[in-house]
Amino acid sequence: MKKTTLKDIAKQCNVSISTVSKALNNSDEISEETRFKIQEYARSVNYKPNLNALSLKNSRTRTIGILIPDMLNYFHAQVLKGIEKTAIEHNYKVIICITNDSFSKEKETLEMLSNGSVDGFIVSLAEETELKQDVGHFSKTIDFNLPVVMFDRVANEIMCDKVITNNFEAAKIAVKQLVNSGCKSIAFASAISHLKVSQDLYRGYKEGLLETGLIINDALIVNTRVDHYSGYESMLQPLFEQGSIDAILATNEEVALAAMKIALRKGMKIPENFSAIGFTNGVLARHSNPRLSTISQHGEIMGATATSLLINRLESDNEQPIKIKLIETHIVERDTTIPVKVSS
Amino acid sequence: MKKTTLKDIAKQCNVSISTVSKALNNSDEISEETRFKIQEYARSVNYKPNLNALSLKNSRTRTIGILIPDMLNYFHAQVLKGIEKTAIEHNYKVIICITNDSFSKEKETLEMLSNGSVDGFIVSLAEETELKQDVGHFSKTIDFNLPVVMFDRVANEIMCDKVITNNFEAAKIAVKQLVNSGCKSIAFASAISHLKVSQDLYRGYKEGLLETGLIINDALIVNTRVDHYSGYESMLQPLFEQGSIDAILATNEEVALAAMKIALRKGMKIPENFSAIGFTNGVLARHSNPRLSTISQHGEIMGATATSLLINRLESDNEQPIKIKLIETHIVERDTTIPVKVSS
DNA sequence: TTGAAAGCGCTACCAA
DNA sequence: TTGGTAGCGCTTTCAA
Repeated sequence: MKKTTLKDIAKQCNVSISTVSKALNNSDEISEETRFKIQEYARSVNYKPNLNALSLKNSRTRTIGILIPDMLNYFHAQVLKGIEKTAIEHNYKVIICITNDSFSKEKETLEMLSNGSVDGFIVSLAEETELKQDVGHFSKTIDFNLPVVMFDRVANEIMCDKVITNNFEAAKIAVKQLVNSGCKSIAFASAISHLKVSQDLYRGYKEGLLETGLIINDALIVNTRVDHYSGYESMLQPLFEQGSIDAILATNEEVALAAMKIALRKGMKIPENFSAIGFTNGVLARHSNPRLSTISQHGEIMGATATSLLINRLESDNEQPIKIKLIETHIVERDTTIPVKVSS
Repeated sequence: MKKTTLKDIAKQCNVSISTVSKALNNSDEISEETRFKIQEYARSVNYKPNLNALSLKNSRTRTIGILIPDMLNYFHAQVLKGIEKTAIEHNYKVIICITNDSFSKEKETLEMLSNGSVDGFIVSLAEETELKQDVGHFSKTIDFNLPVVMFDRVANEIMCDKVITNNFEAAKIAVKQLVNSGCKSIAFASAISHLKVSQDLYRGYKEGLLETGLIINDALIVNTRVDHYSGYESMLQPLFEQGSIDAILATNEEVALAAMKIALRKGMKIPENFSAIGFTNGVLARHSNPRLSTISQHGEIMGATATSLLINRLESDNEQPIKIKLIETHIVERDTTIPVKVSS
């Protein structure tokens, strides 16, 4: 079976193609009568306009290109959900490309999609791009009138809308929370020391300690790069051998869980004598035993916000100023932190 | 800045548009000299053909539409990864739509994308569609020459390529494994009794018991529908109150973890006096404490296979027979099962 | 109120 | 070897 086109309808209704086009677009150039007749027939054959023809004609596709480093990561999945939902609500489709943290894949995909496939992009930088600091491909894209919105892993030097979280602040708050609940020897553990998220959290951690009057103890810090979770426990081991640890702030859930495992093995009670907070609120936290307290990054909201920014820009004719949206993080207290009594 | 078109190049090079088109397509109709000159110039301005124009001309988009119930689910994320990877390898893009298990969203999306946006679909049925058994929209899509490949949640009545796992068999093997490792009172727990996966696993569980000579004890079966994980523990409680449980087969990781939590609380040792196997190998299993043994469904392979089937069909001119691919599951033994000694 | 024609960017057929 | 033209499906301007 072949898809119905305007031509087919025109022939059937004994009118011209342009009449059909106008009738279906409810133009008042066309008489009520013919309009009705044509619309009726179109419905009966379930006519749907060919979106490619429309895109070519209008030079807009109502499609958003998404470049995301990885898809197995729960945070990204949440962002994607937020993007997809908001896009559909505004009658946009999404083309998703996974960069696998590769610079060249990011660049090639961006170029590929820049040729009529999408109206704009939502991007979180590939790890390699972040390290390389090479983001010229994005400037070029923007020059070609394809707006870009970046979220989470953003490039400061690119002038575009951004959606970020204040990770520095989040870590600081987490540390203070731990201090308020009585912790004195708070460790910091990162297996992704090369990434900006981790660096921001680390700075926040230190600042949090300073502001609460605790000292920064290098023996309580593991700030390194370990690429597979199977290495987390041995990475963390030293923290537990110097005697004084009573809490940990980890840059991801997996590291936090590994720390809890060691603590439990050593006979520590959670949260009575060992507290843990993990960065980003994913699936693991909810189902771990005990359930991990986390800093939530609100992925879905980030995705929705990024999409709104982009669509806004696409649909406004006048030049828009650059917008940076900060999405507040918040701490989800579960079973690995001692609730702080509200002091009056 | 405006994208370069063939017209622009033609003007610059003082040749006709069709000459440019042919030159860039390496047609030997064009002399080596002009061909080189044109190609050189095209490269210098970084010419990329407009994909919309190509799609309209060729009536093929090199785009695959993906309809997936949910994206926060690790299994689906894995499938998606497999799809995206294989698609890109064959120079296809993917448009992803999340149906949220809604029949109407599935139907509408399918119709929306059927108009020139994609060349074919890869689908896992929405829960609502599976329950309603209303899959007419897929027959219509196929009638319009848009091939469909279904995976995991498939509709038997639709004649299309499919990628499935033998869940019945998987459950049977899991039960036998538990029996071989010494378990005698194996429970079955499902919170998604309304879904076909769950029903297949349940049948496999019972068959496994029968084949190993154990009896089916209703007190060891919880087969119900609980929509939020917070209700899992109370759902499972009865299993632990009738005294004889020593293992569980759960239809998802979350239920398995909830069961482990109860068992640990009751002072049982895992796996010494309580074993657990969860269906589908996700993130939770790897990071739980102890690490959960699972039945792995190989999501990435399923995605890759589905994509190959689709692309194969798209790129072959002659009628292809319907193909059904069965992806073998296998048991990933971690710390919640007792390794079975190989008996000779 | 209706329709013819041009054009979005590209390819392919046919003529020169 | 090169170029003109038609056409993919649609919208829009202008003429009838």
